[in-house]
Amino acid sequence: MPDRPATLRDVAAAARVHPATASRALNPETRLLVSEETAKRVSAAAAKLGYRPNPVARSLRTRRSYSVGVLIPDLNNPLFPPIVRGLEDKLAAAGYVALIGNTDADPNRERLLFEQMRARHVDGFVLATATLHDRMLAGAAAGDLPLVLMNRLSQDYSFPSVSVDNEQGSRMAVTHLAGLGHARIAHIAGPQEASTGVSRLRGFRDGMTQHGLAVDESLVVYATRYTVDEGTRCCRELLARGGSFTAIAAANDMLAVGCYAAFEEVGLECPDGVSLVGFNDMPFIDRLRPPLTTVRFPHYQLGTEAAQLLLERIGGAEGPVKVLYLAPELIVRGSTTAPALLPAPAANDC
Amino acid sequence: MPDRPATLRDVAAAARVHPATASRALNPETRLLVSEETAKRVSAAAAKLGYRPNPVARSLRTRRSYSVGVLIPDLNNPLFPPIVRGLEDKLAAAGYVALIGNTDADPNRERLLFEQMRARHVDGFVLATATLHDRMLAGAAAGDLPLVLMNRLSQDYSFPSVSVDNEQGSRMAVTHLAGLGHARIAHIAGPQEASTGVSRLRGFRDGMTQHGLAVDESLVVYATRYTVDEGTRCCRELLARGGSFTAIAAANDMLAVGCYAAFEEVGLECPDGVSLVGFNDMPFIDRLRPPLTTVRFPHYQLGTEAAQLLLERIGGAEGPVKVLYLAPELIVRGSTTAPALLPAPAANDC
DNA sequence: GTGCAGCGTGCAATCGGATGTTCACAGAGG
DNA sequence: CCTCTGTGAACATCCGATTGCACGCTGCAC
Repeated sequence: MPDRPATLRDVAAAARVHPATASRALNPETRLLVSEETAKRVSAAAAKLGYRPNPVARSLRTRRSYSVGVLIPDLNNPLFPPIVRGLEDKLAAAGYVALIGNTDADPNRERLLFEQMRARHVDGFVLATATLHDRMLAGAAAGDLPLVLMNRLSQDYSFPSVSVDNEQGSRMAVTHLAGLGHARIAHIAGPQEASTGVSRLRGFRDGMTQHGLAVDESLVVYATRYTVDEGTRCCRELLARGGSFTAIAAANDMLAVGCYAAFEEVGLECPDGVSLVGFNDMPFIDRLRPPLTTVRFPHYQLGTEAAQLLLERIGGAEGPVKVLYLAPELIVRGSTTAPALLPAPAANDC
Repeated sequence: MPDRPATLRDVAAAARVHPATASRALNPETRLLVSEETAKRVSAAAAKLGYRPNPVARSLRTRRSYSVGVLIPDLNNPLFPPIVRGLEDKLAAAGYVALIGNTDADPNRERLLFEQMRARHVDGFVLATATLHDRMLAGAAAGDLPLVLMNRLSQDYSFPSVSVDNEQGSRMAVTHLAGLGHARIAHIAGPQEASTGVSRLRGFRDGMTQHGLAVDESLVVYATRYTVDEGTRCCRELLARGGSFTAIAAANDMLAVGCYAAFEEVGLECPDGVSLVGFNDMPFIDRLRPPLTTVRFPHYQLGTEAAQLLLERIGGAEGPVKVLYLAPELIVRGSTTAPALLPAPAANDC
């Protein structure tokens, strides 16, 4: 109680037992090994002294740090804070803390952070940064460190994962646009190293086919990153190509925000001149000009589910690897409407 | 190299020295105690074995965890991610990691997180959650744990701190509005337990006086939290009070966003019907409808400066407590314009 | 009355690295 | 030739909690 925080020995001394006994009495798992009476005495002493076990000493002995590494591309992307909160809240409830690392989509940085966290003896990892053919995952797969993928999946390795059903979400976006009467729909695809980019593109193609619409390859542009600037660049390119389109399905909301900027540059009105659909329903996207129609999934829950999977793995669960898909939901807002009655004739194509 | 990661003993054995010697050879501070030749041999052995010191064991002995606790109200508030990144980047450069805790503005949660992080033996704290008369800080001030305040200051205790010059920023907002010709300016004040709420209100009053404008107390409403919903509630109240005003200065951007919602409810146009100024220039606020005029400060830098102060403190810097103010900057966007030529006569007041 | 099981507890080793103290040895000076 | 000094490495201990093992005691059975 004075300056030095109480240690287990202090508690043991106060309860007139051996430190080992005190340890067992205070640990729920071993409390059975100690008589009811001594256990109470020890607990009382611990409470009186305000004893807090030293997690560092415990970690040293048990080889468990009760911390996990979380790698995300960038905390500044509004999609991630709610996911991270889900993770942290769930982990905290189990006594774990999360170490957050921002990779900025740089594989070297990712590797570095991974190693640093490993050096800190984290008990597991949650990665939101996986690429389809991830060299880093190759190493991780060999190790016995629990690892869970979130949002993005890997193709080459099988890890427990949580993500939204991207194909389905993308199809829903197309269906919505087709239902409004759009036929010439452009797609700004995400990075094709990421599963989200590939799946959403596949869903896009799939949806078009389902509705008997042709995919004009000149109306598909590929973003190299999920950023506003890339969205602007891709949208500019679409506009420059001159192929007439009445709607854009963007692979995520950041890209869609970039489209708004490109529209503004050329005085194109949304949704009157062009409809736009995003993906993610990230925070504040409903307050843009106009509010963005997009595909929603439960961000917070993505985090909690990922944490859950990781905790199971850390807890020693063997069994088959779980891969969880969350259902997407289309949120219709002001950025989509029926195309103008007379779409400009596609001069280039005939 | 095999399955077990190499320990200091392994390195020592490989270099044919005692573990203690190996320890000194690898530690830059004690390397002088060892002969050049052995030091090299040990380093070589360490490199060959891929030796990584176990930070847990080191922490146990040195009582340094190389981790710091960071308490923020809510990571979902877009203001914080850039600040946190600044913190993390700076801390990482010094070998530290940040443990992030979200208090949700709940003093009990704050205290709990504080205690849990202390139990984990963090080397210091950065708090963005201080209240003016903070009971928790009282305890912390007594302890010898380095602690830095960020964004919000405390009145009763003197801690190293970094914040924006809130009064100045608030005055700048008023000056801008006054310059446009606004005379009846409302203020949505922030929580008065937080220094930001108080300082911005003071800056508001001050600015009004400077421009020879009277502060109508019926045009000042107090938000209990910095949330969109509170902004909407306060704005509704302003509108309901019937006092005519042509502009609102909100104590932060979240409150301002809430105002937009309230305007929409009653069909009030911004900026034509009413001008609006926020505070913080949080990410994406420039893409709202209309883009918000607001007071900017360098978020990322706030984080790095806070980290810097903390690192100095952890490093043992004594000296006087540093209190840093970052300069605010007014960012004029579409939410402010000159008032309508004939403001509605203030029927209620005459 | 001896034997054995079982429960509760104490003992000591351990996790991996840091550090105060001791010790061996080489070189210098008397 | 012997002592003294200083350097560099070894030894031992410590940080605080966990845990395999051993020991003592009680109680029941043979």
